[in-house]
Amino acid sequence: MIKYSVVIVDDHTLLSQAIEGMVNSFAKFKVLYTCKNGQELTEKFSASAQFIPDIVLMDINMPIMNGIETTEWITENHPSVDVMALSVEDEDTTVLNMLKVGAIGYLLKDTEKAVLEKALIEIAENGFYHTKNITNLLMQSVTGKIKPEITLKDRELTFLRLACSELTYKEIADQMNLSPKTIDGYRDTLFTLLSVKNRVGLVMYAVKNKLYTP
Amino acid sequence: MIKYSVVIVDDHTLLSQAIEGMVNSFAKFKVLYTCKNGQELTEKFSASAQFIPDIVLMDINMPIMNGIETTEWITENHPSVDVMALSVEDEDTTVLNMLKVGAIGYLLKDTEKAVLEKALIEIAENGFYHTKNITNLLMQSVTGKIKPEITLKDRELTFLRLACSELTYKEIADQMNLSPKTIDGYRDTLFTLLSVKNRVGLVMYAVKNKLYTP
DNA sequence: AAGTTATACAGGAAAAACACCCTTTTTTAA
DNA sequence: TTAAAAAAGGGTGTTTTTCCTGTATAACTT
Repeated sequence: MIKYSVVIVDDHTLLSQAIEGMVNSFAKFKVLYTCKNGQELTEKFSASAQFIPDIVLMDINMPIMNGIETTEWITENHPSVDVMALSVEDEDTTVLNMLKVGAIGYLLKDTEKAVLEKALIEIAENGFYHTKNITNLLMQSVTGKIKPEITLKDRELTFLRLACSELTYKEIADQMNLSPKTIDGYRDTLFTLLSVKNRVGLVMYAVKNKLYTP
Repeated sequence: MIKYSVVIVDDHTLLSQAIEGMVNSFAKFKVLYTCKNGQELTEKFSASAQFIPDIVLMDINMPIMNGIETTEWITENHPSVDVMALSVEDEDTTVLNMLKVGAIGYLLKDTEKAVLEKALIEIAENGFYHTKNITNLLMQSVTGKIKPEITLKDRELTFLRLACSELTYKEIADQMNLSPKTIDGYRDTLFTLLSVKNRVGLVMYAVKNKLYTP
């Protein structure tokens, strides 16, 4: 019997190891490896085709490269891989964002072991899984009140995150290997784009939209 | 061989089931049962002496009766039981509070499986009267993260919150009916007090410590 | 009563942040 | 391939922040 391969991405080692044990106990699944963040995953994927699994169990809140970015990368570069979101928080916008970038399912971390297995099986065999909560969420999103999403480009995002530190713009420029003047430009475009007036505004935007995790 | 009994208290079923599997795989330990919150645990403890384990692995953030309250209850009513805190968040005050109410150790959820086993063994074998070794040992994984709790005075707090807005210091001064120079002073004392270098540092401190809710 | 401490406030210099307008290079798309 | 758009970099001047070193005053302390 061929087992479906699963990769777990989660920065909490204990949790990911525990889930690993659990998944390995399922008859139809085996864990290929685990990663601590999205960046580790992309490196693995790029290294060799044998590191590409059938299913990815993805935590949303991670340092370096979070679940949403990583899922986006996977659906773009490896559309055959199914991503299932796994998170402690059941915040509406997070769930939706995750589904929007291509996750095919969403499991809260307070689900039963049996439910996890069922979900994995459905994903492997039917191609998607969702809990009832999500259908409700999707209904709500159809009725409309989702805030217009502002998409930042890569560079702007890294800049925004560095702006949440105590670095000066000059130091940020050094970190990003760019001229301070370019950073000046990023700042100005973000000011108008996010309609904020100064650096504190940038920081608060990043925090509110979970683009930077304190 | 007599196994030490362990009870897991965590509202995330998946996590607690996963940890259960992990603990059961350790030679010297077995899981007695798991609980979803502190109230469930106190009911179990009160029902029968056979429900009282050697060690409790306790999550901190739970509904109904959280980890701190529950730990306090255990150390008061069943001092022979060792409580080990287990949490995703490594927030300074939380760690301290947990140890303050009698937790014997503190493990972050991003620790290795092997570390968990080692911690359990030490707790079980060094006994409940020699807690310092363990605490020190476990604290090392958290060292540097424990700061003496900083209490801000009223004015400083309101200033700090206003500093999280897009107001300039002059505008903040107006809001608080104080001279801009006084605000200057507040800022400087907070800089040294919180050991940050600039306004972004203030904002991040406020966010991290939930003094300002975005 | 004299000394200590905390608070509100000042002047001024230097650094950083902000604003605005402009050029060159690189990408993208028709 | 060429026109348009986007990204990177630049100049200059203003405002804000940051970092000093001080002073006046009230409120405790002993």
